[in-house]
Amino acid sequence: MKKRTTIHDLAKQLSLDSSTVSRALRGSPLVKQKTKDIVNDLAIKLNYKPNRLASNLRSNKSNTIGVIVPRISRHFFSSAISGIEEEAYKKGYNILICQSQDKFKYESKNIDNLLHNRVDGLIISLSLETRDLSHFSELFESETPIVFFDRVPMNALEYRPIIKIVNDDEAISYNATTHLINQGCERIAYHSGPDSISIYNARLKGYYKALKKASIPILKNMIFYSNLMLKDGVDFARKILELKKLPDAIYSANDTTALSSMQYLKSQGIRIPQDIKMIGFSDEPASAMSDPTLTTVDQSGVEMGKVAVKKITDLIENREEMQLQSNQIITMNSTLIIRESSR
Amino acid sequence: MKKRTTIHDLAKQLSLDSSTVSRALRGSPLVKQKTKDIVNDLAIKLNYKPNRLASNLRSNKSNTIGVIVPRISRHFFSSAISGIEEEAYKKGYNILICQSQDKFKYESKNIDNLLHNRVDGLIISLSLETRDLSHFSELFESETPIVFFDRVPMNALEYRPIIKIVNDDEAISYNATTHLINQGCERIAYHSGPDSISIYNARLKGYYKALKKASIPILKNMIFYSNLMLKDGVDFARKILELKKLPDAIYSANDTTALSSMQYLKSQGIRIPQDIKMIGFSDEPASAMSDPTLTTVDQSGVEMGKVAVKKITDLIENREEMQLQSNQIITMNSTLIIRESSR
DNA sequence: TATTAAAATACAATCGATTGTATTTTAATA
DNA sequence: TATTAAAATACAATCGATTGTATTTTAATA
Repeated sequence: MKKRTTIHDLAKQLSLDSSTVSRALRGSPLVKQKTKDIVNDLAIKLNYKPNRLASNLRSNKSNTIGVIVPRISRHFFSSAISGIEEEAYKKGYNILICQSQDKFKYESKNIDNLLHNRVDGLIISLSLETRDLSHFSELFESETPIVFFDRVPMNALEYRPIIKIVNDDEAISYNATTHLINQGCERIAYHSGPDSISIYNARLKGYYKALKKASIPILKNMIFYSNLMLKDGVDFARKILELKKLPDAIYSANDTTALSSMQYLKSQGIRIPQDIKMIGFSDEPASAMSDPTLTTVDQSGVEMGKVAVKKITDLIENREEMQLQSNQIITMNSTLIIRESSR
Repeated sequence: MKKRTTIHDLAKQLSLDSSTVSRALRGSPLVKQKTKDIVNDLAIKLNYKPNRLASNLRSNKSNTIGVIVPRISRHFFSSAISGIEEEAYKKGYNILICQSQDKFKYESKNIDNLLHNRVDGLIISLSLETRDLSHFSELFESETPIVFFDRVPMNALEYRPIIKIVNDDEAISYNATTHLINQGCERIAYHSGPDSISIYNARLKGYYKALKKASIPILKNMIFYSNLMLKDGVDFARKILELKKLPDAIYSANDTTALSSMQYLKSQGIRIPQDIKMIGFSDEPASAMSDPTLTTVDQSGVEMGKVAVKKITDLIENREEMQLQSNQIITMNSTLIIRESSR
């Protein structure tokens, strides 16, 4: 590896001290303009690039934001990461991305690893298995700012201020269900994720509320729980077909299962939306490509990612003032995208 | 921020020198077992975590691999990143992920940024706009190992050894086309990406070869070029419908356009696969959900990502020997997934 | 021209770990 | 017990940048 130009090389060539060069490069008012000019000129000439490792060590700032998501390749998360990357790049931060694979164990390890790397802040969406925050204790102690998004802790954390960025899950879920009711549906089956997870809990609540508002009785045998994987959609559809009386609509808490349910139902001769109307959640690319195209909720992961970075950098850069604030919950607006499957 | 335990804290408490503590923690044979034990015990007790910034600075290794992809949220790339993350985590490396947004300008900036951060190696898939490697010159000079994957430079780089990981694009493209021919197709339209990009170039070649092999004349008006965005699929389908004689098959160089073409064709009353058979490329999740389901090529981005990390860490850790080797091209096997759209 | 304040620069310590080498301790041998 | 080699530990420098403070230079004023 070729030796890179350092601040000392510049200093020597210009018969200056490295401290003056350092200040000159960062535009400090303590340095004369003329000196700044000659330093900058030489820096460009010798292609000087500050060594981040060194400056980070000295300033005790890693200039890095840790990001933990369940799975990078899931569309919502890769969109969020995309937004995070864009915004972090703009603000001059690097991001360190880890995936928990929806396992509590990996999530713990990831947190540990990010602590090791002295990240300035953490943006995280919790794993399916996460029910408490015991594995955050060290992170809390180190006072690293944390922003939770999408899958956030269900309870407020009294002992330290925290930022949560969530979707308006309950409200949009209410809208989605109401949309089905407006289409004349009365028997609306619901496929939920684990209700220990904030988002699924909220979506379920919205569903309940809409039924209640419309005075439609809530039938417990129309509500199913799973981890919302592809095959769960098929299982769910099978169970639906075993019901004495078929539902006239199915609402699933994600698109993956909505689509796999749809596919199975179609294979069994059920017509969508004529026999059963369907709604999913998240607006996966596949949902615009299915036949019929799937009504769903656009969550805008990109935007959520950007907001998460804005918040975490606020926390990092104005630590004092921000820390004084109490828990903060930011709610993003999502949109119901009405497509063929519910018309 | 609470002060973290350092190697000096341990040293002081044990009346040892920091150098001995450092060696003890890393299991150096220069330190007595008993000393190692008491050091490790205290390290656990005080929850010591080595400061990576400091050790990286000293050892002049960032322990970080830079990753540049066109877009994080594209399924193939998020899968690749997922594989990269998994393997890098196993090997104790961090990854710094950037997206070029398929722009040459951003790709340059990303390279610059990663250089700043002194990454130990770079894994990259080139942007659509990248036609030469002029923006790599500094990286080459710094002798940072590089692994290209998927979209790789078209020409061998004589002046330095480089690893490329590619799909068997040409071969699988040949197979895909032959599959259509075997299904009785003779007029196979092809929707290509820019042929300045390695993968599209190779896929086109495979298509040509298969036609030649079957003595089917190559009709230039059946071949279209675009950037393969969603709307390009619609444009392509429109042009297809304007042809005096319709093709009996369409082969698209990615799934996104294959699916949007399919959707448009269906909306115009064309039956798939009865009137026109279709094949895409990449096995996006949507392709298993469309109606008909789309025949496509499974590229296994996850596996490619893992291999990329294995290769880059080989380069980083055995720099000398590896540098002696000449250019290396690793070809991954992909699979043709035959679904309804081509039967 | 001498004095003084302000501006510019240099000095020195530091961030936390690592590493070559010097020194001390321990164990082995005469 | 004295000598010597080996083992264990301490010392000191270093990675490259940053920052508080001391020193020098420059400019302003008497």
